[in-house]
Amino acid sequence: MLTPNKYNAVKKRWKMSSTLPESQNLRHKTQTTTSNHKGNVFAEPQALTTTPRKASTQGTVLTEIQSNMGPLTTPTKGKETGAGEPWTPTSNLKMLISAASPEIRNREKELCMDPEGGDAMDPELGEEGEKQISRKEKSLGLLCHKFLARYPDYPNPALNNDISLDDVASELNVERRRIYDIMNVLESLHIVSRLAKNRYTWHGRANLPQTLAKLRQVGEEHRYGQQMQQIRQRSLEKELDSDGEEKENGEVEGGEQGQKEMFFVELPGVEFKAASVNSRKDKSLRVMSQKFVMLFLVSTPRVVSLEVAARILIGEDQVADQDKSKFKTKVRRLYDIANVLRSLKLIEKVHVTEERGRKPAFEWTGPEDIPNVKETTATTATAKRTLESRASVDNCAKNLFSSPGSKRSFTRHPSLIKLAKSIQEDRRKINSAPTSPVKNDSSSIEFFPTKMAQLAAICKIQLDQQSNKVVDRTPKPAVAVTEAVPDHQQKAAENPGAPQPPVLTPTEPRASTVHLTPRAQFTPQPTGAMSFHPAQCSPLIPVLLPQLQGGGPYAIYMHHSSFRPHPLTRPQPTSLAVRSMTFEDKTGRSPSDVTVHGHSPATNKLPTSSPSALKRVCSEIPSRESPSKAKRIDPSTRDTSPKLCEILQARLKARRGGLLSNRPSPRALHLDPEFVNTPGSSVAAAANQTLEQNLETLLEKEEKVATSDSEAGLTPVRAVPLTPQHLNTETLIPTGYLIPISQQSLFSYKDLHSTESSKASTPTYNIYHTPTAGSRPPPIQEFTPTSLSLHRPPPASPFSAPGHRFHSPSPAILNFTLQNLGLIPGPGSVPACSPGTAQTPEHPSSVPLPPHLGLHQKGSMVFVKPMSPVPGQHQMTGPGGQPLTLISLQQVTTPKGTALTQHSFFHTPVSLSPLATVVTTSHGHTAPAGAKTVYIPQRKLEVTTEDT
DNA sequence: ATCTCCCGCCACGCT
DNA sequence: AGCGTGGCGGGAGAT
Repeated sequence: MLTPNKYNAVKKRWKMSSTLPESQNLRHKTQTTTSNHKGNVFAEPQALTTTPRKASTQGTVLTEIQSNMGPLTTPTKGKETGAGEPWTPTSNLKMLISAASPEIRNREKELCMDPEGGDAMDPELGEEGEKQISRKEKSLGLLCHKFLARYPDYPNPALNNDISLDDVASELNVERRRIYDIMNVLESLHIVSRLAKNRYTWHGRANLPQTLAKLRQVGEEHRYGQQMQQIRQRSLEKELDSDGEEKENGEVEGGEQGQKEMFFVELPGVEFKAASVNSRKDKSLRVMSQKFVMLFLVSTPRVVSLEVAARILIGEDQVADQDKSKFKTKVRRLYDIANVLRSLKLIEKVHVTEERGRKPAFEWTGPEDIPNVKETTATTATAKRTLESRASVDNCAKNLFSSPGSKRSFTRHPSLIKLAKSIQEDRRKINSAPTSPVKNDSSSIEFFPTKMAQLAAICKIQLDQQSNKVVDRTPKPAVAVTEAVPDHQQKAAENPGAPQPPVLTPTEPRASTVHLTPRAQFTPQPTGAMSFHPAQCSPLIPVLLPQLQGGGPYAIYMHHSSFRPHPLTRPQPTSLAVRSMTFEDKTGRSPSDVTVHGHSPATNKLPTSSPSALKRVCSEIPSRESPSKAKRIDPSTRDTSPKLCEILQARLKARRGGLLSNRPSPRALHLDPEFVNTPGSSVAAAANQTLEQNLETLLEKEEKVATSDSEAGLTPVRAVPLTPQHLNTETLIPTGYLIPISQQSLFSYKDLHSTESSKASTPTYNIYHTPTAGSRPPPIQEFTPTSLSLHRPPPASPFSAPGHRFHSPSPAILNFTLQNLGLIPGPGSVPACSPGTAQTPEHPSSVPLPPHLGLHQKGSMVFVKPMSPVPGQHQMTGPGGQPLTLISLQQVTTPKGTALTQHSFFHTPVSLSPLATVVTTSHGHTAPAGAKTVYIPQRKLEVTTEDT
């Protein structure tokens, strides 16, 4: 029994202490409660530096933990721990063990330290059986607590936030395997990101708001809410009737269900790393975790039962109820995830009592006021899929609308394919790379394999040629879109956003608006906001975002994650980028929920109290103000946080050596066919032809410009239009990546879309080139934060002033501008390129921001979203333009005060505790919400918090 | 009996 | 061959 393990010594050690059954028990028992005393012995090098570990001072930690834990449910043993007691019997055991080796000793000490602090919850356990305790002590949740205790919620970027798996494992005395579980979940929330083998970077909760917003958006896109209801309904029916009808399944139309599986939502700052997900695809824990969180964010009563979650995650719809084994496995995993989430205080265990009986469920206790995606940052959430994972693709295709034809024939330019492959390779390398050098800011810039560069260059050329053609085409798609519209509406229902279709009539042209909100600066001013209508820009619009931390701007690809046949969704050109954005308003509403979130309609409404709300407001405002034109912002003007500038400069210097190598990331190259489908696209569809035409014109112009730019030295990025036909199906490309791109790069994109064809299906693929191979180091200049503010056309143009068109139609331009702008966020108008200038005084950033703010600020992000028909109203609807909104947030440095901020952050979120009760009540309501498709007769659910 | 979920085997992909 | 990862499910503790 013991362990034949392969594992390394560590494990063994571990096992020694923990695993061995018998011995363990004893030990554990002793430990059980405790172990804490010493605590601090080991400080991680990393963690230590930055933050005072919580662990070290248990007090803080404990408090936090307790608070956390308490609610959480997990019964941790905690009291004792709380006590932080020094030695427990277990400790003795450990001692003995440790005696054997010093290392062990150390580990033990460490273990003791942290863990306990938090837990302390259950007196009972602790006392009782050690064994029990032991088991509990070993729980993932506790382990996660310990882990979390070591790092500040809001790490100081300046410090080293690297996490070494080995170190952690040894310090916490756990097997690596367990650490992986935790890291995967944390990574899914972007609390950490993988740098390289054995190395992760700690981001803390800084990205959380963005991540949650993104997840919510994606969840809405996938209509998880509906799915949940369906499942519930179904189950009820079955129970009651015995018949489960499955019709519901079908309802979803899109068959979205299946699709979801593989994507992983990334955040701007974190993307790569995340991307690193290597081999295992994104199948698992990471994705599962995200989906799980999405369910909470989307469901009205923020309660999700394990059963429902498991079903959705399995995608069972397709197959009615799959094996039980599968279900069981899923449930196991969910528990693993839930334990980590509990440690994060994001969820709490509760029980839902239905007619049948009581079922385990979890309630969301995280922040309630999740900023809209847009605002938050646009994180472009991107779901990325690995190209490889065809399976996912297949699923998508299946699920996707029936999009008939196109199954996956994904036509891509050969060169693109190559690129994709190469990219993948790169990723792998990155991932696997034993030591990934890159880290923090600088990391954003990656070295790009020369190969990639070459390919890229080739592709560009080819694409460019094509692109020209494409441009012309663009209009068509738009048309198609319009046509589609009607249908969309129906489908729209499906979409989360859809519900409000009436509001936005697809027919209306929406103005796309770009909002830039420089978080850092806070300037409420609209300065940041920019809107432009990209007419039919290629579906994919790469957006460049400057990030502070990341240093580089990111290009965001929207993945259309789902293929949901959204009525709306059409393959519009712009759609891609947009997609994520689209929902924002919609997002608010969960499918069923009309009731749920106020947002949807109200979304725009200002969030009252929550800081997030403020953010939103700010972002919104700007957007409104600067309508379309803003986009044209001077390239020169950019604001970036000073830091960014600096970073950039540094990078530039560094890079200048090799242009090619510089390529921000291989990923930039990715093309996702999927994007096409994105719901956003549907929105895009709405855009009027006229606009399109205009846009086209603009685009052409822009292209020229772009070229010039490129000539200038910048490599323009282009979007290559793919053949439309295939679009639908192909989901090959991992969507949703954010790619850091050198700012300089421009995009010229083109659309090819044929388009007219089917609405949703219309497949236009756009491919973007990443900035060609040699992305250059962006000139620092651009970044200067300050400059932008002025430039922005404060345009008064209200969002959608119908009349206005965007001057800068072409996506390329947008990108370009975005880059600049995004960076720009700073109110300061100084365009100064010089980095130095960049650091504008303006940024209040220095000022301690409220924690939440800090979060937002973090990265400047740009979202491009097509407005969903509904919500978008205010925002955009330009006459013809598609509604796009870009939001850029700058990152300011994350607020340093980690500790404080932390608290605030979580606290801010509405106190959920009461939620449970609320939930129950609300619960009933929610059900109905799903109006359209499903109504689920819901039974009331009672939620009981479990606490022990 | 059911809920939880720890443990670690073992596969996968990279070095 | 070895290593880092992490999917997966047996089986046992907790309820």
